[in-house]
Amino acid sequence: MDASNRRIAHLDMDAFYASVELLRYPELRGQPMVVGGRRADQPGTAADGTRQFARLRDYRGRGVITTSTYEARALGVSSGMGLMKASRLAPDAILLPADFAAYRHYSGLFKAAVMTIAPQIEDRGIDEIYIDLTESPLDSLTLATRIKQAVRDATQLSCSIGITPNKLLSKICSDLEKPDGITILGMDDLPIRIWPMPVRKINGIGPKAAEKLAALGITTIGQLAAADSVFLQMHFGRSFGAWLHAAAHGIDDSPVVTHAEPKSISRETTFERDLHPRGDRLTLGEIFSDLCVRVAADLKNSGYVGRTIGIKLRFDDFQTVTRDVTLPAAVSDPAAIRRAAGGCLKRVPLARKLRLLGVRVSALQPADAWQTEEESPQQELALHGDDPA
DNA sequence: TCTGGGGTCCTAGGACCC
DNA sequence: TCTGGGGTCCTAGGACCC
Repeated sequence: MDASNRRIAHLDMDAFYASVELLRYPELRGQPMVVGGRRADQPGTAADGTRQFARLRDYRGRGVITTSTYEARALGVSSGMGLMKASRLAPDAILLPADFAAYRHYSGLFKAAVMTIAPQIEDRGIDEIYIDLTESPLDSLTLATRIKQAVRDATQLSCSIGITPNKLLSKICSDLEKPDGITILGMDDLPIRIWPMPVRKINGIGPKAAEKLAALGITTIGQLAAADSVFLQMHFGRSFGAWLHAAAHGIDDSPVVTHAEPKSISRETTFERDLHPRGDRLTLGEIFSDLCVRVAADLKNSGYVGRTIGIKLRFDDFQTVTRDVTLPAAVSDPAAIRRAAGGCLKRVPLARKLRLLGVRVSALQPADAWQTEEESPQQELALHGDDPA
């Protein structure tokens, strides 16, 4: 494939969760509002029939912001920020709990709408996609305009689109004119439009890499592009160093992947308060079993079984440990998962209080018509020769 | 005032096999 | 008996993304 001739779009829904909530509560339009926190904070109804919304200032406990309206962002809150911190910045902002079922519904609607115009779509989570437009006869601006209109018709929601020769640049570009924007760039635009930006804008450079680059005097993508590839490989390893250099030069041959099998399915929960391994043993046991039941249900619903069972623990000092075990055959029932996960748990020294517990199943395979031996209880009984049927 | 929940990918060491 | 290279699987941790 000649990568230089591709046309790739990145489409990002604008403040997606918050925008979906505004469809439901239009009276909140124009106000600072954040989505996040726990199950509570559902809007109530006052005696006069007006809806009562929780305010950020009333929030107590753990939790982070998942999305916020642009009005809230103007006050300095951002996604990932702890709600307690956000409540000091924007105490009067409305707080709504996340409703993932609703977001998944609108996610399906906007993806189906895009599909009618450009079918080569790579899923990147609930609110963004890449689209391969290379084969379309239409020009990029026409395509972007039509896709945005289709999304709006299907959802009443706006999105932002970047179109460039690859995913890396398109991802950067979709952010440039947000919200409701279209940005179309070629490789010639790199020095003017991309190089002045901070390295952090590159998808794949996170807080750690950015900090390390800053210590080397590199803060902009242009400075990264000017850095010697061998120098970068010395500091960041062969693979990541070479990638950093290529990325800064806008080079990315990664394809738009239209179908991918899941690699793992997991459930985890952060407790309202830290739990003591012994003092809260019963509570922990219930939570642990419940996680196994939920993972098992997720496996069944998605039609997979898994051979590797793992657990995740986070202590009160935020130190995180994982343990996993690979079984001789894939399983999906809660009892088998609980058994394996319980074995993993025994391998962790429990000296501190816990704040999080998680259960994960990986090494997935489809739970086909051709079931594995252990998958079907009936078959398992038959194998042991004591099937009453 | 600490930091959610669901994922993917990468690295690195050890076991084990050829 | 030692050396060693390559490949795969398993496990643990960490960076990163939405």
